[in-house]
Amino acid sequence: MACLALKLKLDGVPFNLDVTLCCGQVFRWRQLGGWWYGVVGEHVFKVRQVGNEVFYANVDESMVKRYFSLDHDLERIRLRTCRDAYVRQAFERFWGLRLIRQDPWECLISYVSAAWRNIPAINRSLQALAQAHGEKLSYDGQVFYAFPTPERLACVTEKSLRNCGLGYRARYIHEIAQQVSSGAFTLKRLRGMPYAQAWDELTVLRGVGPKVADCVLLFAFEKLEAFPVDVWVARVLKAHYARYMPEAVAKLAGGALSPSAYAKIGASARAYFGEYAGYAQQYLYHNERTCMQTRK
DNA sequence: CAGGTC
DNA sequence: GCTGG
Repeated sequence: MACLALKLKLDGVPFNLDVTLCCGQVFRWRQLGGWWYGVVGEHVFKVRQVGNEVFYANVDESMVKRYFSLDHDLERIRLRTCRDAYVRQAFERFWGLRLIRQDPWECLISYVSAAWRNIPAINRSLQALAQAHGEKLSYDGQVFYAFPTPERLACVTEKSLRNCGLGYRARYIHEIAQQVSSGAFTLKRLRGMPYAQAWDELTVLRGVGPKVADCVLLFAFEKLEAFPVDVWVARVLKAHYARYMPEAVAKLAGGALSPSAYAKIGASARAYFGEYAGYAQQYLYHNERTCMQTRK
């Protein structure tokens, strides 16, 4: 079915669609013929930006605004978060990057599958997973796949999950799907919880450690104080934040972080960057990945 | 060597 | 410990 594209005027609201979709927070978006195509829940839609206007089709405006968090006061976040020249420069470079409100289930499985792998490999196995077990959807003459539901993944064999390139993570994903589909674990419940409590709940799941929990809370549950620390963010902190949070950076000296060390780094980052620490994290993460590729 | 975890 | 880029 042909869908008419509608137009949303940003009217001064800062937004950069390309950076928002390319900064590594979300997977499975595809660029085709000048449009970005994405599947959110069971719904395919497309979107593109030309200057101060956002065009979209097969979706309503409120959904676009909600998904891309256009209601976040980015100017306020910038003022509140930019405590030093380094993070300020990252905000300037990628101004308009917004944290997306992802589907919690897909986000959870995405970041469980992301542990200790590079982004191309993550994209590949998430696509394979959707293609093998998700509902087939057609739009604009293209084929897309919804992300497989918990019920569906609970019925799939672990071996079938391994065939999607998930390696040993297949076991965690299978187990989590069973817990969620049976009702033993409820994702919706996390919505109303404060950050720390939701973090405690999530890390009960096998395959969900401190870092994965922070990603899910930041990208799907709008806990903007969550500060995921991965290898890239650890590099930024070591290189540029030793004088602002010395005790946290000292803990990054060795290899793997203990849960308590990870928690202290998060607490320091929240104390320093404030209630929107997650925004600082995403700007710094993307900045590090795009500008410092060759650094060890 | 990878958006860490058991 | 899997395993692809």
